[in-house]
Amino acid sequence: MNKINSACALCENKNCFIQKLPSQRLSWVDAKKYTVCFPKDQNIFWENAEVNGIHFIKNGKVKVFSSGLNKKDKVVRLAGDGHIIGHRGYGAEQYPVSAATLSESTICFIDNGSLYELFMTNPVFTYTMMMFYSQELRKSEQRAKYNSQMSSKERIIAALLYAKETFGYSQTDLNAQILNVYLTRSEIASIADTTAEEVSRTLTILESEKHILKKGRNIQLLNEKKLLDLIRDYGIYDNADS
Amino acid sequence: MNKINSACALCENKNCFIQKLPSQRLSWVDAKKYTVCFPKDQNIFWENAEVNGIHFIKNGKVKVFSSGLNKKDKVVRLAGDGHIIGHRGYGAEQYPVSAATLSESTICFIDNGSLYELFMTNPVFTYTMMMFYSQELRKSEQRAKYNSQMSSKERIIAALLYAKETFGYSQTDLNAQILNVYLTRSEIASIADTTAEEVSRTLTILESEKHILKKGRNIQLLNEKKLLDLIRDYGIYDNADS
DNA sequence: CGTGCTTTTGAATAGTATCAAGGCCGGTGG
DNA sequence: CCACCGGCCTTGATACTATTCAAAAGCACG
Repeated sequence: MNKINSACALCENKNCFIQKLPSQRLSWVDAKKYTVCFPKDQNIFWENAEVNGIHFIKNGKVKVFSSGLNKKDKVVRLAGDGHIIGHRGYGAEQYPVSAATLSESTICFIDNGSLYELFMTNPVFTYTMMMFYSQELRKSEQRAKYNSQMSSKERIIAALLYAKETFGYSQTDLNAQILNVYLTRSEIASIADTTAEEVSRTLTILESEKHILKKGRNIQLLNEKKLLDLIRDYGIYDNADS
Repeated sequence: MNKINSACALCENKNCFIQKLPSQRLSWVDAKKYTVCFPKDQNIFWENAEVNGIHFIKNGKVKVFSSGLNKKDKVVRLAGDGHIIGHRGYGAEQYPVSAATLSESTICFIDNGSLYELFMTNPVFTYTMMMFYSQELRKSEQRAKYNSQMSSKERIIAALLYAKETFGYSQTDLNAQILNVYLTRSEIASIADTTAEEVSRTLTILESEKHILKKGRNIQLLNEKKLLDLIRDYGIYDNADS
């Protein structure tokens, strides 16, 4: 976990929030930020831990989750390159969620004090960030609504499409639309608000219906459009930006 | 629906967001804002309508809801004096939700342009607002998590406590802790993500357990602490601020 | 080549939604 | 003032979805 900072101005993630700052501000951020590489399956921050700042994914795959009571963890969000994480905690004393890497990931961290200085001096930046929160709120409540109305099968399809939206397809075989992330049945269940057994059953059914192919944790979406049709009425799990 | 503006500086809702502005800015807002009195059971804005600004409840009771598919509407939020409504839509083209009065309500409206000017010139105001969104996001996801883990009975209890948190008890009989809002069984069901029949059944059970008394739509919480205990493990439906 | 974890599949169960019918109440008009 | 009407509430019976429990099979790893 060495500090491996590089210049924000050279970062390939142009959708990253920091890029909303005036360009002359970026080198100031370079001096303040702290970039670290995490191996797979490692926590970036913990639920109930003190919030010291906000994290940005330079590259990698991350799941954000919170611990249930007697039940399993609940995955709240998936995030990939350029996405922000930990913003749920910003303004609170403690993180309401944990974040862990699903693959090796490089994470940039900016502390509360530096952020506050940026917010106080860059109204457009702050405004953009506020609009992002507003959008996140809309998504969160749309999901809540759909979760309460969709069947478990529909929720599982939505979870698959959400994973695709966030991480895209594997680059190793460009023709096969294989989800570019390894999720256990339990993790998919957690996203879809159901059980691992139900996910297993449903994936088998979806395969028999020729909607997907599965080989272990590799899941291939044979016809994304048709899957979308199956849940079209509910809108889409969307993770297009940040 | 006549314009009945009065000075923000004299408003009794000190928790209203506008009060976060420097006091010399309030008269500027007075000139921009538009205050209207709505009768009971009237829409303030409609889902999918164009978003023109943000509303603040000077006094009254409001429900925010979105239409399901084939199912009934889903109540997303209850709001009372000093609370902000319509902020979910801010930054979007269209409202993701509708809002309707549960009682006669006086609503202040500020248009997008004026808000933008305020946001660009008052960093602390913008920051406070952003932190509010952040908090709303946390609440929304906490609720989503709990909804997926609680039983219908627990969700209904949570809905009752949420109504109490938002609107308090009726002032007509100070000793009886009667919820200060008339909600139909369907509306309670919508908050608790269940059916009207289930609410009816559960209220009967809660009454037999001496937790509540009900007389039509008047619901009296006999022992708020005990009700809280029943769902303690899940945290509280909280609507403390704005 | 075990060993332990994940996945699959089956069977039983529990929790809710759905459907249906009757009762209560408040409001309206005679 | 009373009777009627319609909407909301209550209650019961039924159906069904999804969770739980259990057991076997698959797989990855040392």
